[in-house]
Amino acid sequence: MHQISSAEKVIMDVLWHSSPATSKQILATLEGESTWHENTVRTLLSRLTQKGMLTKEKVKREYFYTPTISKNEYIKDESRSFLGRLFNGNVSPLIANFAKQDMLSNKDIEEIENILEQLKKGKTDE
Amino acid sequence: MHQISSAEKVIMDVLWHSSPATSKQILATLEGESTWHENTVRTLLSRLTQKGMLTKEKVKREYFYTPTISKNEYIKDESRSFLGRLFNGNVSPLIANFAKQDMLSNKDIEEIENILEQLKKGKTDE
DNA sequence: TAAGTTAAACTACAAGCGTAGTTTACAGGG
DNA sequence: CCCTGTAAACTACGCTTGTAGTTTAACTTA
Repeated sequence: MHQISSAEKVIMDVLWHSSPATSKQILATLEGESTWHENTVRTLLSRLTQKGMLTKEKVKREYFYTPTISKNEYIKDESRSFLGRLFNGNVSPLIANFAKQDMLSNKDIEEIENILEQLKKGKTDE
Repeated sequence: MHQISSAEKVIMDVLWHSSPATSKQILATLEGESTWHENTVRTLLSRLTQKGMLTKEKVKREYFYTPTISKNEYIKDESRSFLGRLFNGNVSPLIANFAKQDMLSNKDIEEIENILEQLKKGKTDE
C-alpha cells in the first residue's frame, strides 16, 4: 500500500504539481505555506525515497526527485481504502451519508447528476 | 478531532454495535475475528478512554465502556477530513474521480440517482 | 480466612512520524 | 589548490501505535 504520512503528502503534492524538482525548489515552493526547516524537508524526501514513493536522479551535487505514482493512483488507492474502512467498499452509502449530513448543495447535486449522465452515455457507447 | 487508530477502531466498532460492554464481552465478540491478547484489548480500551472516546462505569470489579461519539458522527468527521485532504472538501470531484476510475457500477449509478432524487424532493418541501 | 482467579493498572519495546541538529563531502570562487 | 558554502547523510528525540508482559488489587470459593 501507499503509506504516505500527512507531512510526506505535502511534499508529494508539491512534486505532483511539478517534478522533477530538487529539495531547494521544493523549499522555495513551500516558502510561506510552511514553517519547516530545510532538514525536515530533506528528511521527508529521503523517507519517501526509501518507501519507494520517489525516485531521485543525481545532477552535480543535487538530486531531482520524481514521484513513482501519480496523484490519480494515490487518490484512487486512498479512496478505495477509505471506502473500505467506512462503507464496506460501497459508494452509494457514502453518498447517502453525505446527503444525510446535509453536505450536498444544489450545485453539488447538479454536478453529480451531470457526471452520472456522462458516465451512462459512455457506458452504452461501449 | 477524533484520532482513533485502526486497531482502536476495531474496538469502537464492537461498542458501536453493542454498548455498554465490558472488556470480557468485547473479547468474546472478537473471538475468532482477531488474535489479540486480552491485554491488547484492555490497552486499547484504556487509550480510548484517555482520549475521551469512551466513558467507563464501574460495576463490581469491572468497567462497562460506552462510546462518547456515535458511529455517524465519527463517519461524518472522517468523511469530511477525507474530502478535505483529497478533494479540497468538494463532493463532486470525488464522484468524478470514482467515475474516471471506473469504480461505479450501473447499480451504484442508479442508487446514487435515487438518493439525489430523494434529496431534491426533500429540499423543495422545505 | 487463606488461596486462587481474574480484571485492571502499570511497564515495555520496536516501528513510524514530526521535527530538526550535526557531520560529511563536494563544487565553485579566489 | 585551499576555503567556504551548501546539499546530502546520519543521528536524535519525544510521541503514537501495535502488541503484549508483569504487578496489583479485589472478588470468590473452599
